Amino acid sequence: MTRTGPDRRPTLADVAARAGVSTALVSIVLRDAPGASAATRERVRQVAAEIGYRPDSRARLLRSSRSRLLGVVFGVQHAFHGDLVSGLYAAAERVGYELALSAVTPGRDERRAVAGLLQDRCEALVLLGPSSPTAALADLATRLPVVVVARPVRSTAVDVVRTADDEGMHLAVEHLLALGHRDVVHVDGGRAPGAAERRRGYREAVRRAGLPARTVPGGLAEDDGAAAARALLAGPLPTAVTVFNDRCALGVVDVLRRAGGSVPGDVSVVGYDDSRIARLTSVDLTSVAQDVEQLTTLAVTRAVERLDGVPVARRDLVVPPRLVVRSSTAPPR
Amino acid sequence: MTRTGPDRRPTLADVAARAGVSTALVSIVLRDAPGASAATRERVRQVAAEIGYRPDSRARLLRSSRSRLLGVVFGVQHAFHGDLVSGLYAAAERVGYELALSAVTPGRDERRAVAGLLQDRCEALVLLGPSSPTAALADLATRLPVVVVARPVRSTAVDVVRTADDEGMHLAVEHLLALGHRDVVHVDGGRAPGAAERRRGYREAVRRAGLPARTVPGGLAEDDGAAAARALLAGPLPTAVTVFNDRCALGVVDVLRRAGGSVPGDVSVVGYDDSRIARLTSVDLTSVAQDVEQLTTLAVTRAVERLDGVPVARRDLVVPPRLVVRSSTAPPR
DNA sequence: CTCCTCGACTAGAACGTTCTAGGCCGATGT
DNA sequence: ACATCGGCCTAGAACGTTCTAGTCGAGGAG
Repeated sequence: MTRTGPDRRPTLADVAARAGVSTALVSIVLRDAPGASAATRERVRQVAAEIGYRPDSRARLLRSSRSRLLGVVFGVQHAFHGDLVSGLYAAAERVGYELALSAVTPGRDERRAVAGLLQDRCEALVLLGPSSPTAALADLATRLPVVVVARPVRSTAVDVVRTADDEGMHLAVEHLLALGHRDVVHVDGGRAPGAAERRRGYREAVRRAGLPARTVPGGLAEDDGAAAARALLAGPLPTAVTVFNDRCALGVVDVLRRAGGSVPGDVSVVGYDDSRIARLTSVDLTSVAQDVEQLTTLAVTRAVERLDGVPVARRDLVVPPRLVVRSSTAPPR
Repeated sequence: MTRTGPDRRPTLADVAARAGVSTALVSIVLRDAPGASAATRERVRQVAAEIGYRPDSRARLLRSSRSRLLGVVFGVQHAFHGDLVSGLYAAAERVGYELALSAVTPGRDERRAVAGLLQDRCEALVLLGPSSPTAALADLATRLPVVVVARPVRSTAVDVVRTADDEGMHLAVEHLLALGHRDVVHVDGGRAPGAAERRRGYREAVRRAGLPARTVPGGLAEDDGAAAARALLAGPLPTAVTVFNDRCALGVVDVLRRAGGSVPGDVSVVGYDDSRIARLTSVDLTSVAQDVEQLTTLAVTRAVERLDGVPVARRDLVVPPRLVVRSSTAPPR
């Protein structure tokens, strides 16, 4: 028995009945598939709009083997993930895919986030800065294509799209060296995704210049930076600092200034991510920008290539970063 | 013809065949529904685990009229929305619902975000600080239950869960008055959701004390606050400022300090939202905290009540805020 | 011994789509 | 005149679940 309440959501059958055609034909029209006359198309569209028909994506996906759905796992805390999600939406739309979002929160770990997406019949997964161990990622990749963004993975089981973080730090350090700095310290990101790569880049660039490398433990939030700055203030101050990311850098700048120091007068500071905060005129942080547009486009493209069975050579796609110079860096005095 | 590739996702039928029972029985067991013997339950579960069966939520939802899915629209930019999403996940889980997220980004407006969720067969919608006009919200509410969070809506068509923002500003202003301030200015949030309410609360509290109200245009990001601070610096400085939110307040503090002013020495500053940034020790912003736990619990509860047809009296649920005093406020000197 | 009841189980329809396999009809080629 | 074709359309079977309406057999009451 068909329920027939006035609140029932209209279906293909409703449109078909009202337009005097078969459901199959309605389906054809609404999918823009070939096989219907212009006149019929017009009429069916008219009727569909009239009764406010909306396709039921569940039913659609159930029937067609392809779901054209990409699962995305992101951290609700990270501002940068927000930028990536924006880019992913755009990139997915360009190739005719939809996105299913699943957030990692303090009370919902990565496993749960992934499990949710798997039930939703996503065809592939895009993980933003995942913290799962490599083995878990590899295992997941046996089920469906997995693209990891913004974290290097030492495994050929998954695809990776990331910024050349080492190169980013090279740019930062070289910029400081060119300004005349000889004492550059790195505030690192601890175990955060990408931290190791940035630390390495810093060390390479500094050693290449024949200078000693010095690292202070930091983290990804403002207070990590604040703590690092206090540690720096305890000893002889360097003339310049490179920091794991912008939020952490903000903490560094803040503590230095409150301690009476001037940025960039006494200490130059370089951040990472070129976030909105960095662009804020009153902080105006020199920062390494990641190419969000390119990262997200590559991530989606790669996922789709896998789904289409296109043979791909490199699993590790690396995007060059760009240094954005603002006023938190200056020659030492 | 049944596809039988080794990569095919196992279905109920596969489990059933392997366990030598019908699909209906497998369904019963896996749903923990009554109607199966203990022995059979054991065996079916065993087999399901063996072949790695995962229920296909699409098919499940298609069949059962209830989807137990709540749609959530959030702004990928707003840190506070992240906190709300975390709370919503927890609250939804407690009552046995799932969440479908849809983000509003610079390239994807609220209409699109909502449209996406409607296709996914969500039973109800939770909108975080929506910017759609009231009429559009009311229209949407004719299709399914809609709960608006963190924005007052002058319409009885939708349910609203929000913080008593006027009361929040009362707390802020009263705190400043108690410290001895007599010249308090408000940096507002322009057209942002909740801004009008906060502005009103500020005016009420100040006038109640017999003082003149003065408002400076602000916004929701750091640079809006920076601009507002520069405007303030152009005239005679107040001894205290209440600001629309923490990010904006940060911009205010930053510009004031860079202009040689002291916070709270010359100017006391109160923010709103008690975000992580406010808690950062080196900024240490006095701020009005919204009760995220309660907001999200109420939002989910209300949505579920609507779905269950429970008659509800008030459509407007208001949660009291809490003032968190830190070191950005002090007596005037 | 028959009738009932009850628990365990199953067949098959439904959910709203898409897809495959055709049917019908007028035009075209021979 | 007859096969053939191509454009438009439809019937009906999927897809993987849940739900309804049973069937079957064992055990208890009469």
